[in-house]
Amino acid sequence: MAVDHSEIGDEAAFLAAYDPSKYPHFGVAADVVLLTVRQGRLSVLLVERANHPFKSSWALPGGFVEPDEDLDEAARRELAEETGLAVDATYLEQLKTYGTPHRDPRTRVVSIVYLAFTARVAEPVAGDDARRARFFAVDDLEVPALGQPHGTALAFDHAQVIADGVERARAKLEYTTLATAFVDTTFTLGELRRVYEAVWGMPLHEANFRRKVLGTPHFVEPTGATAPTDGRPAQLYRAGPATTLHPPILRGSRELA
Amino acid sequence: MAVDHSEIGDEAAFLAAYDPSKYPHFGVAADVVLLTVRQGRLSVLLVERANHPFKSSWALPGGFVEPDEDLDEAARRELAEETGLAVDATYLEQLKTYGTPHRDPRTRVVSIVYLAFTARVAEPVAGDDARRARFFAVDDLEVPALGQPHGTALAFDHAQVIADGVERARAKLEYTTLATAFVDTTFTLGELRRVYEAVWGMPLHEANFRRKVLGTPHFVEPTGATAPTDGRPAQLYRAGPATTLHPPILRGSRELA
DNA sequence: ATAATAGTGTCTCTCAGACAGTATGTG
DNA sequence: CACATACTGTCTGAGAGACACTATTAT
Repeated sequence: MAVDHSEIGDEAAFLAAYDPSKYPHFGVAADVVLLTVRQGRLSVLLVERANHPFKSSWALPGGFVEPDEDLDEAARRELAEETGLAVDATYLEQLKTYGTPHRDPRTRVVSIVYLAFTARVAEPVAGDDARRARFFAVDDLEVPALGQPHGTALAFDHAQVIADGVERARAKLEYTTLATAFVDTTFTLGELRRVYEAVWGMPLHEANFRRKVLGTPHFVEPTGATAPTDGRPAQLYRAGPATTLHPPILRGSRELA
Repeated sequence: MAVDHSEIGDEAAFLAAYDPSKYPHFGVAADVVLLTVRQGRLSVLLVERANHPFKSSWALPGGFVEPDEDLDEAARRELAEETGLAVDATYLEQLKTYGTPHRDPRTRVVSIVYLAFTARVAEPVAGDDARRARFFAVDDLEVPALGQPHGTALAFDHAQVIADGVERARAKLEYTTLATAFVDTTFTLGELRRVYEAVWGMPLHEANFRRKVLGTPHFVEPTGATAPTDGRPAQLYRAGPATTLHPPILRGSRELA
């Protein structure tokens, strides 16, 4: 590195004299959109807020990042604290950051939102800031207010955040193998297909789906075992090492016509 | 909304008494990865930092967000202040947020990075915190240090940020019409094809590219005018209203074999 | 003329969509 | 048996890759 050494000394002096209060500082939160498929419906995990602001409203699990904590660590910690669910065996990626002024009535808050997929069917347990915690089918949330107990009007801008997360999930299933994150470690092709159908909200042609999945190298690997169904027993598979799909599986084009 | 009115009163009282200093507050910055194609090479706009930290290193344009400023506004403002380039006629989207502890030696800083595409060939003008501002071909940056004056070792984690932005741009060209953001308001199919070739770093089959672009409804619209080239003059097109490509244009699959 | 780029036509192969039919479990 | 789901085979049409060819400018 061709950096002048006198400037390194300058920098050390600069840092020693640095006063952080010269620049504005904001609250920084990490929130999680945890998606799963239950009873054939794409669902999101929400908590009922026990405290102000938006007390008694449903909201995404999340909270302030600690001073020496990485952003994704904060997301995992808040999820565990408020809902008892661990994100370890689960896919987690950054979704988007929301920081419009006044989106939080307390103070300026910038929220880094993570998107997670899980197969877990264990019931969440409310903890910490949460009065209750449970899954909602995303279809039941798109409509702003449904008149459920305490309303399902969501806190902050979380309705938009969930919509963004769902759209990201739908797109991701097209060109990645992440559908396997929604099912158990072993699964049948029928189960995998029902994940696509729940996330995309449309039926898929069964024979073509099978041909596409099995024709993609290392998407799934047979285990040799079978699982009972309501009809003929099905082969069990596990997720393979492939992560991307080339070419992608395309849902019916929702082009502008 | 079925919210109890007594709780609204509670919330007002809560907010009046709220003390922001109870929670940790971080510095929040907005940075910009501005990509363009010059001389057939995908290039990124960098500034040489005039001040500590990382004084004299090259870095992405950006800086701290103001207390009442939206995040994307801050990105546009910092870009204009440091390089004189306006992002108005340019595509801008959020790329990712980087907030690992100690990525900034001053204090905890969370940086929301935006990705921008532009056709402009106007030379940037250094201003504000920047000693110089110019474009670098991204290929020249992948190698950590090149031994240029003051080195091209990039400030902060910006080498990784640029790599993420380039990968996002490459993916976006596959399934969106955003290649048109890299060319002028009117352009030839040869110019558009050279954008793909520069971003993807591979030659494209000319006849098939033409068939694909013209066969996608509303990707481009003919203007009727022509432009001179080194050979036969070419039809001029403008960008159409389509935003997504179904099916996508796929670059050669870079599968795991 | 040659060089250079724009633009057209067409063959082939892959693959998605559709559908028919077979296999194997349960009540 | 009917019923449900898993699984196989095959036809067809759309579209990508490859290549040959023509068109129109500059020098």
